[in-house]
Amino acid sequence: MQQSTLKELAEILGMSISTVSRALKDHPDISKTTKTKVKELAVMMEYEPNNYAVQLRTRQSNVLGILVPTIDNYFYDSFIGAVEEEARVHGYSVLIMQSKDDLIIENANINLFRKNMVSGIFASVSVQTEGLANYERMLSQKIPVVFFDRVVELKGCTRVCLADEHAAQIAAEAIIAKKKKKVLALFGHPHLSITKKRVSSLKTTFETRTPETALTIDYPESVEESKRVALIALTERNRPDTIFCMGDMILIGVMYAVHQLGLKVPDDIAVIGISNGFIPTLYNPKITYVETSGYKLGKLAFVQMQAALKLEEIKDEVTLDSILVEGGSL
Amino acid sequence: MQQSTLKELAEILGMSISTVSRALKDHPDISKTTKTKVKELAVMMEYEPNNYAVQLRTRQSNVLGILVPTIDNYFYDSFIGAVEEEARVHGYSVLIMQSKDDLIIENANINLFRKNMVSGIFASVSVQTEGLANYERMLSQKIPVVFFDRVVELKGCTRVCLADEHAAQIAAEAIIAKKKKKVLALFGHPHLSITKKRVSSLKTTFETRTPETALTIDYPESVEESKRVALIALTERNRPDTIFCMGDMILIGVMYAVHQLGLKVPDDIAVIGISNGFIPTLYNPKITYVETSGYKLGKLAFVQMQAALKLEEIKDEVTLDSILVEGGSL
DNA sequence: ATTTTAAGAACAAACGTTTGTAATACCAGT
DNA sequence: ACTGGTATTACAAACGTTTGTTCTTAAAAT
Repeated sequence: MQQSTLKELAEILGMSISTVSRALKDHPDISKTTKTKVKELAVMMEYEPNNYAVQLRTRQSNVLGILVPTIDNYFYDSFIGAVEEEARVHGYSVLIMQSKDDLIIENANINLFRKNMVSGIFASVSVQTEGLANYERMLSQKIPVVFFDRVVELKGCTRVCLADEHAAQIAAEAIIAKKKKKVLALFGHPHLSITKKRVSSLKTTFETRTPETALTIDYPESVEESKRVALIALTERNRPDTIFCMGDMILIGVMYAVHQLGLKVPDDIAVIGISNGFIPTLYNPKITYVETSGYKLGKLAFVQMQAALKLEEIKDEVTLDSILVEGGSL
Repeated sequence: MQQSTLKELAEILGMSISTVSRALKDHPDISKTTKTKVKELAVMMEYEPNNYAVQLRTRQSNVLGILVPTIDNYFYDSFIGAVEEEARVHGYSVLIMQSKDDLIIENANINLFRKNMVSGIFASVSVQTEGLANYERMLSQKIPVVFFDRVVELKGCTRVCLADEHAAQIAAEAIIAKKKKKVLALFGHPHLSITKKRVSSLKTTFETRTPETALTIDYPESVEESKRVALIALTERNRPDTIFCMGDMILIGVMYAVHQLGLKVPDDIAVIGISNGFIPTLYNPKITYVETSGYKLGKLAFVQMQAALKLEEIKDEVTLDSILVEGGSL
């Protein structure tokens, strides 16, 4: 399985194992000549430390865990991509797990993280998360947890999230700028903090700027539900002139409905979303959206993780600003 | 970090470590009464074996590696999802890596797999893969490799792939059935076996069934290139009446072009793809596609992996049939 | 009463590292 | 030549398991 070990190197060189070990890590106790000899042989024999032995000894693994609700989502993909990039550079590997929005699986996966002794985890919590016992357990074992996107308040860990209020506000302002007055706003799971923030921000913006706007809110929890809700709304006599979609899945559902009814965007119905930017471009015209970059969020989260790993003081919450990307749908 | 160890249990129970260890794994040498005592305490103290110690000792990890070109692709996502499901059930974890179609990263990741002593890996090779030295190295260390989708011939490992010829043939037949005569067929990287097979199958089907069909073939390697190629083709005086897209990325590029030119599908231009089924449904009308299920492929691949892990005789190649899913684009 | 057998449990080595401490060697200071 | 110091290197324990071997005990066979 493994090619060579410290012991083998030591035997060949006629030195002790500890000398070889220290030489390889440039320990000051070891003389220059020894170091070069050791290193040369190590390269020649393609020596690679046995991870498991190292981890058994040092009790830390250089593996970071990422827990996402699902992997088939461009936002999470790009988050993962960003973390992976950084991880590679800093000598970490990444263990990816999906919760599938199922509390059982989420907990099982957190335990897997524990068993694999990850050095830290990034988590976007499942919609069902209530008991945070598992996360607290990780913290008590000094494993830092960085929540991202769908965050949860737990002292001792950082929340990295999109500027949720800000994003919703931008969307509302864009809608106002187009003089739309009947808005259907579709959000995700209503008890997530990310949803609450966005809802309240959207509401507030309309109320303060254009109190006459008719705002209807719903919380479809899947593509199908989103389609159903949109179908109903769009076939009413007093149908909305704009639909706001909090995420890609909702947007997709809405567009299924729009296509099915043969409506023209934006003439018959205007659409605006919050998205990472991939899905909205597939439509014609492209959907106008408030950008929320999973990639940037990943980079940000990694910085926080590093701070936590180095036991530096950590921030409670970090947010990432959003911008409006104009398509032709509004 | 860890709550309890064998040693602790042994001390509390006044037994030796080996007895405790054996009791927990139902070794026949241990008496019933001892076993129950041990197991009860183990549950009480939430004993969990230290993975790293186990792996150091037994030299195997119960971790499976999956290497995909990229994670932000619905096909690979569903493949990963399927493998994960099976892995969970069978007590494995999954380590996911992306090659980003970069040979350097691919090799680095394979080495990470090695360092982490995965029990086996699933790999969809990077387009650049030429030197298979790294894979051979894994095999020589008795780590089974199952190639999937973008496979490569290497003796000693199984290839699990879509019925590539069959899929292309189905697409060709669908095009023929609609009496289309000027086909632009867009494929991916030309030197991949998956591409070669599909090209040749498509060609053959047309040649034998409708020799009069004008078939143009190109190999765009990205969304942008695909869009560019489509734009050029669609603005020619003698433009194609049908575009065949080998994958989602190509389809997306083509549709960008179609949208940009304001063409109507399927009246102005017919489109057919090969896809996992997500992207095609986003368009209006939905794109007709030949289904290639990443999910099913994942399940199939896992079965092969299990066989390899149990050192059963392995198959050289396993293929998965495809079906045509009618949208309104042809 | 003595030996054989088997069951049950303990001992101990090993996996490949890391790291605190002890040992060795060499040189300068007296 | 002897002590003290310093630069190297070796020794050894520990991390938590697994597993081959040995030990103990008691019942069965002679």
